[in-house]
Amino acid sequence: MEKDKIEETAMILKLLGDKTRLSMLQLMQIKDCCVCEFVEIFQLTQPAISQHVRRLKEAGLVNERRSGKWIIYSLNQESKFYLLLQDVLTHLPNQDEKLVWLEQQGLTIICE
Amino acid sequence: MEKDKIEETAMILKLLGDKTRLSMLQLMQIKDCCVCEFVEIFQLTQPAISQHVRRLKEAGLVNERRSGKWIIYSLNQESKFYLLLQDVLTHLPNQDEKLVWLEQQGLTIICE
DNA sequence: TTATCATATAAGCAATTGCTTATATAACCG
DNA sequence: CGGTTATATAAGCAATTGCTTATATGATAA
Repeated sequence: MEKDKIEETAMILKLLGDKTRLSMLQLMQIKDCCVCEFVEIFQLTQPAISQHVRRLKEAGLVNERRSGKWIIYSLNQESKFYLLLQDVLTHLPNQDEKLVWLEQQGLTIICE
Repeated sequence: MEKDKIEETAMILKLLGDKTRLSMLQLMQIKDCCVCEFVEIFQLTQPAISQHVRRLKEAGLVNERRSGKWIIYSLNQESKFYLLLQDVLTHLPNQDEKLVWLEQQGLTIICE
């Protein structure tokens, strides 16, 4: 039903309506990330980050896979909201410097 | 600063992350609307609707103009988030039937 | 096995949200 | 003028949000 589609879309937009989650999604366009990387980039506590990624995962926007003791998060290209997400992200300024900074700090390596 | 742009965008997306406001914006793409029309369409109380349009207005997404005792709301095409808004709205199902229904009920006329 | 590291989960809390009811404002109409 | 109509604003409230600290889980490494 169309009404449901609108409600679902509103739910997704509400999820995107948080600066941390929005940035996370944009970063995952460039590179799959783990929680510890997000912790460094956003300077938030680990539980705060975990709670954000959980919400993205529950909405089906991201996938998780385990790699040793790390859990790597990535955009779920099969999500029915993937196109919406991509469209929204084109309206954000580039954030590559965050990943460059992470690498310069030698923190990217934490998760490899 | 880029950080601000991301925060601003997140704020706008949070505003769009409500089914009522999201639908309102889509309807205003087709036709400028007044509060009493939204009240009929969404079956919400007048204060509830007024509070939603106020938030859209405060964010600069909509303009208001008075026409007699009615206040007509319309999309603000000068908003710096107008393009984002348009992009988002392309992902919604068509809602023209709501306006058709309004007309059939003779309720469009309330505000003319 | 035990210690450690990465992450998840739980509980608590202040701030925000989306509504409600009640009241105020402002334009129109007889 | 006084009454009605359209809308705004205020105050209150339950639900949700985004964090916090504390603790649990699960894989790795010694």
